Amino acid sequence: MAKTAPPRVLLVEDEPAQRAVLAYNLEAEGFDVIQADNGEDALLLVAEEAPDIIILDWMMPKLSGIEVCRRLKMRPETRGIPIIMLSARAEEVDRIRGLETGADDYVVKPYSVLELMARARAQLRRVRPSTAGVMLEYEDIRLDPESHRAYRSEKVLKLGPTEFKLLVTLMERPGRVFSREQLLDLVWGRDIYVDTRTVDVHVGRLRKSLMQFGGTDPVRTVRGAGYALG
Amino acid sequence: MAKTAPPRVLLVEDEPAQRAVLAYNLEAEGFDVIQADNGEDALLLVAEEAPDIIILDWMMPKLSGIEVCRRLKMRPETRGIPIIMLSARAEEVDRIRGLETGADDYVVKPYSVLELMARARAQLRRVRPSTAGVMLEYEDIRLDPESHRAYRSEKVLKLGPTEFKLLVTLMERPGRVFSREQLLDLVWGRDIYVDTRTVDVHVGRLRKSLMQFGGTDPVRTVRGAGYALG
DNA sequence: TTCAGATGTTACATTTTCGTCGCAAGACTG
DNA sequence: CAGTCTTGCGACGAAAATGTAACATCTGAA
Repeated sequence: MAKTAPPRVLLVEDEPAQRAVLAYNLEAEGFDVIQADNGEDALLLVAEEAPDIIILDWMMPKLSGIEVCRRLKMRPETRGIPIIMLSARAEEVDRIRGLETGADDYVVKPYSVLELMARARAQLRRVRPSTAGVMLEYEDIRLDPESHRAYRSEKVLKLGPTEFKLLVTLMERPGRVFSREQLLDLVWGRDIYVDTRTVDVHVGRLRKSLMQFGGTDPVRTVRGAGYALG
Repeated sequence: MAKTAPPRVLLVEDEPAQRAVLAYNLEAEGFDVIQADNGEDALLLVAEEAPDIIILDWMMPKLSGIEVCRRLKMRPETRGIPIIMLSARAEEVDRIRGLETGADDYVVKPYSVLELMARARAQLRRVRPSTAGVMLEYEDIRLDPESHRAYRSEKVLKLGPTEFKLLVTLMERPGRVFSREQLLDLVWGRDIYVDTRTVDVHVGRLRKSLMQFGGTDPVRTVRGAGYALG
């Protein structure tokens, strides 16, 4: 399996502070970030840098995000690049949709950065499924998303579907602390309503499953914050 | 595992998304993929890269697939390379055929990816018989896609057509989990509408067929995800 | 140490998912 | 045309997974 270059994201946002925050987080996620603060530059950079995905603010000087999106979706050579639109209010999403700009996803401000990351990854997976085929590893735990199998010290772990997804999420960023809300978002899905305590129970189940052959507990509880691996 | 170098396929398709999907699948199949998004580049790449097989979209900017095909089949040094043409509609196939482009095979969009892979392998076998006799193997199951026969421990298995395709799909990537939707896509074909539960039934039938002489069940059910071999 | 809030654990009712059977419609064969 | 094989799907029991409440335990601050 070939080692793929880090995915390149073009971040188009005119507000410097917001752009900085996003850029920081995207880089932390392992993206190569290219930045632009207006639509014109964005179009140029798409041609020059061939990004894998574009995050595009709606309101911008010179060329609005809508216009940029429409132009990109018109040209065959750029049509395939996923575009996520950022918009200030929920009503605008409907309006943008109505304009048939062809954006692949919409995120409403104020958005959860984590959610935006998740959606970016989702879009990327859609176009570049080559992200699959990697083996997630943390200490003596190995996890193969493709074969849906998890091992600890060469032994196959028996995990329920939710435990598996939970472990995938945690292993994608070992050390990072996920709040219960974030985990509900990432593991259960954005819209479903379940009690946050449910996370505790499943973390418990995951712990038990991870230690079914002995070994130490790799899941760290961060009081008042959430859970993390290691 | 073959000791020969991986076969090189030149994929010529102007639509980036489709090209990405195909490239991914071809790579997963063990091909070395060279990509082009227009006819001119394609001709250059044929000279530079000497691919073993070419998959060529019909409609393309600059130089159409038909034209590329015709030129390649004119030159003696490239005539031997098998060409599979992709065309948007069934009627076009007749038309292309009428143009005597000399393509070796035609696949109509929307095609099943599995079907395209199978045809690519078939063409390849025709030219590079060293690859012939590719026998898919997993544990004591052997499967010859060409003679359409499957064995388990030297005994010939009796399989229905759908069971056979299902087994081919699973055996091409042992261990990988296929969702019901993916299997419908790969085995039944892209556009057909059948219930996903139908997959369950056929997996059941395949299981029974695989164990008609005894032995263990090689098909693994992954709850909430799909099925895999081993 | 004491205590309140946060977290771990268990049990259980409910929901979801799966395996299999049977049947009717369609495809194919001779 | 008759007969066989294949297929899709509804149905139903079994098994797994899930969410939640209740209770036990732990942590950190005063």
